Amino acid sequence: MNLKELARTLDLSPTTVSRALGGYPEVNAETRARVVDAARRHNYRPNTRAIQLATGRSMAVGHVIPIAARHEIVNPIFADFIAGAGETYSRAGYDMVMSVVPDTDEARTYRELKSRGTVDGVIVHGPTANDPRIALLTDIGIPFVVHGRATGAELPYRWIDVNNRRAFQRATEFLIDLGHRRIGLINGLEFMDFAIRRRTGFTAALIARGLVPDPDLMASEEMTESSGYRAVRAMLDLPDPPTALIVSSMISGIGARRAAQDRGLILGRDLSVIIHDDELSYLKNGDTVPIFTATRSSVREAGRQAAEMLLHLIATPDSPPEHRLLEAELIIGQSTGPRHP
Amino acid sequence: MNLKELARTLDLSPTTVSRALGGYPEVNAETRARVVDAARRHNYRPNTRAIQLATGRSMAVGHVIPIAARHEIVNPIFADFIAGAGETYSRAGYDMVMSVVPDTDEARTYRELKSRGTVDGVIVHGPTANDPRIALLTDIGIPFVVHGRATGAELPYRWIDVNNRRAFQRATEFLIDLGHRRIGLINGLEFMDFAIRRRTGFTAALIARGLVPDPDLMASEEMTESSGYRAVRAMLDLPDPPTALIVSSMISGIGARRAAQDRGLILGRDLSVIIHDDELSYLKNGDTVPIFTATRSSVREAGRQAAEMLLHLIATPDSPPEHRLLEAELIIGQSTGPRHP
DNA sequence: GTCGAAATTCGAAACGCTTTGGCTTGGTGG
DNA sequence: CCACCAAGCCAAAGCGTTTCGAATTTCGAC
Repeated sequence: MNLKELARTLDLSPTTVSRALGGYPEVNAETRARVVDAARRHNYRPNTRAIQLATGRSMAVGHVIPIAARHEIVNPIFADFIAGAGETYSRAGYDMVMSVVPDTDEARTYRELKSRGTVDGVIVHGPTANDPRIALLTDIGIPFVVHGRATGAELPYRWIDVNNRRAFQRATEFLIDLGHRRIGLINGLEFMDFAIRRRTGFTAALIARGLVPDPDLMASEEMTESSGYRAVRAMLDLPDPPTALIVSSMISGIGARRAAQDRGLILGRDLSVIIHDDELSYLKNGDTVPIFTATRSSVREAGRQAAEMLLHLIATPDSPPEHRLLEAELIIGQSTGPRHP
Repeated sequence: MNLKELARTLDLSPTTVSRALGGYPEVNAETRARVVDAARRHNYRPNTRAIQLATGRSMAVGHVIPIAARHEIVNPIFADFIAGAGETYSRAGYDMVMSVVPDTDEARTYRELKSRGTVDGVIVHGPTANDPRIALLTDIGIPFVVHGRATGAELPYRWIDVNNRRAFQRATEFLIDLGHRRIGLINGLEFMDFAIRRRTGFTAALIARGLVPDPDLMASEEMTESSGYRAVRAMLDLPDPPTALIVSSMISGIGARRAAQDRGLILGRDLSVIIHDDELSYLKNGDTVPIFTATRSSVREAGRQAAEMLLHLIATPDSPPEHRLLEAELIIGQSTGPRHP
């Protein structure tokens, strides 16, 4: 059932039917009622492609997922972010189109997205320091919102981010207040912007309290269970091992726990651990009482908000660049405690 | 730059240009070379929407992600499956469109996908027993491939699945061979088809070896860390606790490990654990030596193959229903060992 | 040379919608 | 009674492709 057919059954012109459905004023109230009713009865849905062709807008948003050629890792926060963003899109009648591409092809993908008119805007995932995509997308002219920030970016851009620096600074202070002096950082890969900020917060807190950051106590790796395990094991093997750790993700935290266990250490007593908790739906940090003490911020909520920002940007393209900085909570779980004598 | 413009600069008709680019035979080789060259130089990409309108095919595939109203869980295997499928789509020039919808709205979503012409086919995720979507999609007439199977479905349909029954049967036999007699099953929710099959394999193995399945040793819950933890704790508290466990996912397995640790049990010595490992990129079961003994099958590969099957189905709609059953490997890690005396 | 088939190329319709500009109709004010 | 206006409706022109059917050119054969 298409517009023309529907119009014919109503004995109206396609024009009028289109207007009635589109909510335009110049159509008789009674006529509109008839049209709306018929549309519902016949289960009429305008063909998206046709609308897109006619209006030039595609009513779709793109998410480009770069797959690094070297380490083929899909970002674990991805599913939840998408779930959040998807809710917003559905409500607004937008489609979400996903492109999984080798990171070497990313530029070409964005260009195609634009020249083929596939999407009206994109969300940029996992920004690095000086992320080239910001200049690229600005150049191409696709509206975009970044999930995270890109230290060093010259151009203005829209972003939503967690205050990673502050979160890690607070976490570090919290451990210092508990008496810890040897604190390790198990960070993500430090070309990622969020990891840079976390380290900054971490060292800032140490220095502010008169402690000296020790390179041996700072690891920077992929956030997997195994690398968390390895990094922590290595630190525990040091002559002067840490008594507390800040770990960049729930998953590495689990690896850290395994390493501690291997050494017969009990979390919260022999070794304090704070993780960052993205509130992933399938990897909750405990349900009633948190397993780990954590800096917490919902990535799903970030997805929701990022999508809102993008839709708003698409609707009013020359609104001033908007930023949102979400604060993480520090929640106290069972994995931290005062320094063991 | 669109077709018409390109045609004008070449002093050809849009028809000829279209044909030249489309690889149709009835165009002079030299002309074609000119056209192709110009297209590349001007960076011409045909507008997807227009193609779709003209041809009726949308060159897009849909993935509908139901968000259960009750437990808002995004399937953790989702990201990796998508990554696999996405690779296939990219290569074939297909877009992937994702809809995140409350599971109560799923039917409406599929209907819209069809009536608006958004996609040429869909992948069905997470089938349950007697999954209503199979009848629905058959009725609507959208080509689809199911990731998993739906016990009890009347109609023929395409699917790709892991041999869950066999995998769990083998895992159980393996434990029995190690001398275990009290074996627990920490399963996923048993309205999910895969969970049903796993349980079947589990009990079949017990019975075949003359053991009696004990309801107290069979848990069925969401596959989260916390529920794995709770379930295992409960089992360990039994008067006659299990000496071995089969756990439906890496994540619940981690919860199981925590429960064991709480009781001072060492995996592989005091308690044997086998998990099912989907080879999630961000949650690898160890890198060199596996952490857990596991039944292993790559969900990413499943994604790749599911996408292939769907594209094939779209291309030749009345090919006979195809099925693929992937066998899981049993890999031996450090979490299993002979029954402790 | 001429003819006809084969090789190329083109015009125009179609896909399903939006939107511009115009056409009716009925009512209002002078 | 007429000019004018607003309200309501419609015809037709796009949007950027594909594709059918026809037109043109080329070329070998007669």
